[in-house]
Amino acid sequence: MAAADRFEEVLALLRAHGGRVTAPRRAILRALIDHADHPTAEQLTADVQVGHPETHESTVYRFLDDLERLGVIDHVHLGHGPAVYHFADDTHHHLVCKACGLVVEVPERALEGLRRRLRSDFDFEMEPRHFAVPGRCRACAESTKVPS
Amino acid sequence: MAAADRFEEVLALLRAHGGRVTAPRRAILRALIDHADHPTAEQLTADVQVGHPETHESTVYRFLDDLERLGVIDHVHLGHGPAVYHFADDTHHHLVCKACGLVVEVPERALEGLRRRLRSDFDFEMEPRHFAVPGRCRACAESTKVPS
DNA sequence: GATGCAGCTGCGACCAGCTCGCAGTAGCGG
DNA sequence: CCGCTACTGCGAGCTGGTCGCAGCTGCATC
Repeated sequence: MAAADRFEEVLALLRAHGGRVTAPRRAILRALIDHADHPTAEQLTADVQVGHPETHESTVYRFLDDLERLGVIDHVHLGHGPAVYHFADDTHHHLVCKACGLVVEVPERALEGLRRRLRSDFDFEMEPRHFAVPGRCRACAESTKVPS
Repeated sequence: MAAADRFEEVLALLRAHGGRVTAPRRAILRALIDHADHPTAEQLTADVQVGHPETHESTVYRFLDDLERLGVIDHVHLGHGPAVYHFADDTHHHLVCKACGLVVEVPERALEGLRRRLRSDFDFEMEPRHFAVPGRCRACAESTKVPS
């Protein structure tokens, strides 16, 4: 989706739900769209504050919550630090190396088999979002044999 | 493994690594073993304080860290709240319902296919521990159609 | 069974990552 | 261009966990 389209689309959705389009919200949404990778709330706040220094972190958190409730974005916990945010239709998954922090993106279909199994055997609808798989990348797995 | 065996075994391992066996540590380990389900640090502290009211939460956290470094236990984040602890050889996985909080335990082999795939296609060694899969149990999935 | 010295402990202060209540500001439907 | 109400900046507060310190104690040694 083109960035400009997404920008207008989200604002329209926001208005359709009785929300208001304000300067801070435009800036936060812009920052979200401009971020290629997975930004934290703190990074987004910093980005927004470049142009709008008075923007408060709580405003960012509140708007991110709103967007999440609207189904526009999701947050993911990649490890022990802050959550990262990404658009909800960005359905890939994340493998996070516990040793070096490397994040590998995995397309959704890699988990199709697991999804089917959990549904049929455990009556459980796995949600593709909000999901990070910890482990070790090859380099780290080889350098730290059976850590513990 | 019999509870008494595990108790002595862990204490022996602790001593073998230069650690000391103290009254608080015995009590915390006992609480861990006695807990059938997945206790949080707070629950363990409360349990220990029944018999040893002076035990401080930081003592519990520090000992849990030590046990984790020794490979005896692991902690898992089941959701947004506190972490839960369990013995490292307890290799099942957890499905957590985002709506009602239900935790379903899944044997390790259910994820074998995924593990192989991540290893072969992504050079990534998934770690069976520290792993919770969010989603919805059948009841909640039916009552909340396409939430977002 | 006394001694010494790590390693452990209670304690309180501190930290990160959020969340909330408040009073003032400002979209936007009319 | 009015007024209702959503949103905002601000600072305090909350949860879950960490840290530095000074004193205590397990336990190896004698």
